[in-house]
Amino acid sequence: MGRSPCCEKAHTNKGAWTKEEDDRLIAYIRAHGEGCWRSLPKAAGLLRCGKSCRLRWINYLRPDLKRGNFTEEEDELIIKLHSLLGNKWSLIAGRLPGRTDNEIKNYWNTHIRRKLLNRGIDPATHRPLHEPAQESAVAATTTTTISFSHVKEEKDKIICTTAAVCKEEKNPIQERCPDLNLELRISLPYQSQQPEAMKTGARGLCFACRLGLQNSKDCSCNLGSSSSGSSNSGYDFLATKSGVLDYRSLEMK
DNA sequence: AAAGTTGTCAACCGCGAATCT
DNA sequence: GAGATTCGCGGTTGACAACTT
Repeated sequence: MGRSPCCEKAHTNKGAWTKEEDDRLIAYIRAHGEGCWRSLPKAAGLLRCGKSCRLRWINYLRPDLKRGNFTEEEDELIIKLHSLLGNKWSLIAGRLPGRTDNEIKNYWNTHIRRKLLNRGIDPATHRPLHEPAQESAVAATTTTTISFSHVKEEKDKIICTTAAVCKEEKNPIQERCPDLNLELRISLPYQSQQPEAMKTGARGLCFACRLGLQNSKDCSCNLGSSSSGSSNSGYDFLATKSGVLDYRSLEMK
């Protein structure tokens, strides 16, 4: 059977995009919108494969992209998100408006990895370097870290360990990121009937709130303390306090 | 100034998931 | 339900720039 190639390689350009190609792609997407990447190149008069067009648009041409250096705040957020999600760059990018998965992945590999190493932290595990392996192994088996890179294997674990999750006394991620509330509860799927705070929608919230940092010093709106309805510190990171862990909703596309 | 080394990042590749027929 | 097609993701590569010797 085999997989058909994504495009006819003999008649496609490769390598860096020219200004003209960019202009063609932008003009086409402005006129027709995104989607159907396979047929787009032909329709737009581009000698590129659909994947290449998609990548170019998403990573460089999209009008909502934020160019320029990452801020210290973004750095720390990426580190925290990576400790939670692993190399799920698209999910991480979903929490950083204007940033792309490719950009964050590159930035991680070139800057943040080194930064963590300098701090004596293993960028892969987010644990101190030279920590005894045994300790790490024990921690890995006794905690409830949900690694989305192994979603298939973890699905059962999530279900089987629900009770244990709630009784968990110490969450290692929380120890490493004490300002993150990682309380995990499994509940019925998302229902349209949401608490008042949810009804207000994320659009009205400040950037910090949209990241689940309602009570942080960076919060510029006053919803954090009054709307959570929860007595503890107010984070609803990953919407965990609303009782739902729907990681797919992290994608903001 | 030239050569070698290192860092950066845009782009490609292959795979799995989702969707279509 | 099976196979084909398309999309999206993460890992990797390679060209170029910046820096060092």
